[in-house]
Parts: sequence; structure tokens; C-alpha cells
Amino acid sequence: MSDDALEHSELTFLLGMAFQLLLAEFARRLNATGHADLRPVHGMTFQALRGPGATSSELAERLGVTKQAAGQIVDDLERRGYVERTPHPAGGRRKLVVLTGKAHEHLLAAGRTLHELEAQLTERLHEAGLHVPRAELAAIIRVLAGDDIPPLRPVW
Amino acid sequence: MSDDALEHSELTFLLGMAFQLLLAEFARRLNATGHADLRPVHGMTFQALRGPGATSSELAERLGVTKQAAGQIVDDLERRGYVERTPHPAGGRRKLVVLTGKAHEHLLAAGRTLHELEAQLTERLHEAGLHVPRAELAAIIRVLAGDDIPPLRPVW
DNA sequence: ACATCAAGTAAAGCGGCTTTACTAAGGAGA
DNA sequence: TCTCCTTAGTAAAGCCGCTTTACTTGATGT
Repeated sequence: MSDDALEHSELTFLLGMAFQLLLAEFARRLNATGHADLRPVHGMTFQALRGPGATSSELAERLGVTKQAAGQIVDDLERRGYVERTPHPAGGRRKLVVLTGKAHEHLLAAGRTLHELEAQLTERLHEAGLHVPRAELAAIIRVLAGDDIPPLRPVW
Repeated sequence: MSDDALEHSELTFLLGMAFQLLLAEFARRLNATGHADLRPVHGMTFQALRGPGATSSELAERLGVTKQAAGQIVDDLERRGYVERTPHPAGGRRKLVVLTGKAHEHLLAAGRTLHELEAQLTERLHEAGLHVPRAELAAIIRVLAGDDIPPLRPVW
């Protein structure tokens, strides 16, 4: 497939391909740093719980899954020492799910890896006289979703 | 989330979000035209079988799944009248899977829908003084995949 | 006290894929 | 020709990650 063929592909295809390749490369690099036991959904969970933490139900909403699914993810991460269920200040049945140090470490490593990858990509684009199409992608998202952006679904 | 916030998001996030939204809108419109019983993987199957058709194993390769999975997809589509298994000219156990008229109709409808959607999107971008970032996306794909582009995985 | 509501959990189901294991049909070499 | 290897296809089971259905538990308001 030549560059020419690629440029004449559907926008939808180009977006999907670029996304999947970028995500795969990110995962490859992250695994190489020793974090091989976590999938994208876990990384997104960490993002969603950063700072004050959240309840399972809040997590479910942020991830765009049922609260049962969120509960299962929390079960799994708790077993493996990435999160803890602590009593919720607001009381009730609520439990506040918070990140452990282990999760914070992972967040840091993931952030570093992603920024490095994107920086290298930016450089390659600049070498080719192209820019990173942030504004264009943001505009596409705006056009399609308006003001309430739904969760990015953590599919592979 | 403001435009500003969006533009400062990770490139990976922007790509994923744009892709998922575009695909969802495409599916929404296609369903509205009465083709509600097919998922992206089926559309990709139709693309892969267009023209002379292919064997299940070839289909598997083009979709990036096992040949058993491809066989199951073909079973399903055959039951619903979208494809047929015909004797393969090269003989052996091979069977040539070919599209029926019903599948060609769907391909046409899907093509029309997608082009219309992308054309509208292009117009909106132009109104905002932006272009469709084909070259940029193609370059990203090139950088990450080199010359052999793997199949776009049909995840939702 | 009682109804109601929200958070959480438990269990089963399910879709779509992989893994494992097998059958069927050539082709090549002794 | 007989056997071996290769390739296409199929069958069955397993599995992962999610949803659906149904329940329990605690707080709130009247």
C-alpha cells in the first residue's frame, strides 16, 4: 500500500488505523517497562480515580460501563494491590475507591511513555512538513458530539 | 469540556474519540436506512470479499482473526443470505466465499452513507478554516507501521 | 415506622473470539 | 504406489469481559 493509497482511504479508516497503531505501540512500550499486567481499561480507571478517588458507581459512569462491571474491575485491581476500598466520608453504603502507590507509579510510567511516544511522533511529522492535527481532531469531535463528550470506550 | 481542554488532550485520546464518534454516527445513519443487523466486522467482511471473493482462510487473514472465527462469520452471513460458499476453481477442500446481491446492496448503501457523512464533516471543517488531516493521519500510520499496514481491527 | 431511593453485590447469561483437536483433500518423494 | 507432509476446513470447548436480572444494605424524608 503506497502513501498515495493511504491518503485516498476513508477518513474513518485513517482515524481507526492511526488510533489502533498508536495504542498498540504505547502498550508495547509500556509492557517493555515491566507493566505487562494492565490493559487500557485499567489505565483509564486510574485516570478516573486520580486525586480524591471515586465510588464504583461514579467510576462506572466515567468509564461508560455498568456499575457491576466497574465493581468487577475494582475487585480485580484491589486483589492486585492497585486500589483500595476505603470508607466514604459521606457515609451510607458508599465506599471510596482510591489509588495505592503502585497505581500512582503506573500512572507516572504510563504518562512518561505516552508523552515520549507522542513527542517522537510530533518530531517525525515536523520533519515531513506536517503538524499534529489537534485542532482538526478536536473540531471533528465537537461536530459529532457537541458539548458533552462521552467516555472513550476502552476497546483494544 | 471546552475546546481548549480538548486541544490539550493527548493525541491518542483525540484519535480514539474522533474514531469512535465517527464510527458511531456512521452506524446510526446506516441503521436508519434499514441495515440494522450488521456490525462493522460484517462490513469489513464485505469489503474483503468484494470482487472475486475469497476462501475463509484468506478472509481470516484479511480480518486479522483465526480461520475458525472467519468461518463462524461466514456461517452467520450465509444463514442470513449475504454470502454463498461456492466450489473453488482451484479445487481441493477450498470453497470460494462470494457476496450475494443483498451484500452488494449493503456495500452500496454503506458507501453512500459514509461518503455523505465524511463530506458533511469536511464542509464543517472548512467552515472552521481547517482541513481534513488526511496527510497527517497517513504519516502517523506510516511512521508506526512502515509499509505493511495490519488489518483494522473491527472493534466497536 | 415505613416507604423509598441509591450504592453495592451476587449470579447467571452471552457474544465473539481463541485454543485444541480433528477430518478431508491434494502434492512430493521414496 | 504408498506414505508423509501441507493446507483448508470444521467441531467443540473454553474464556474474557461485559450485561442482565435480582437481591441486600444503609440512609432519608414524611
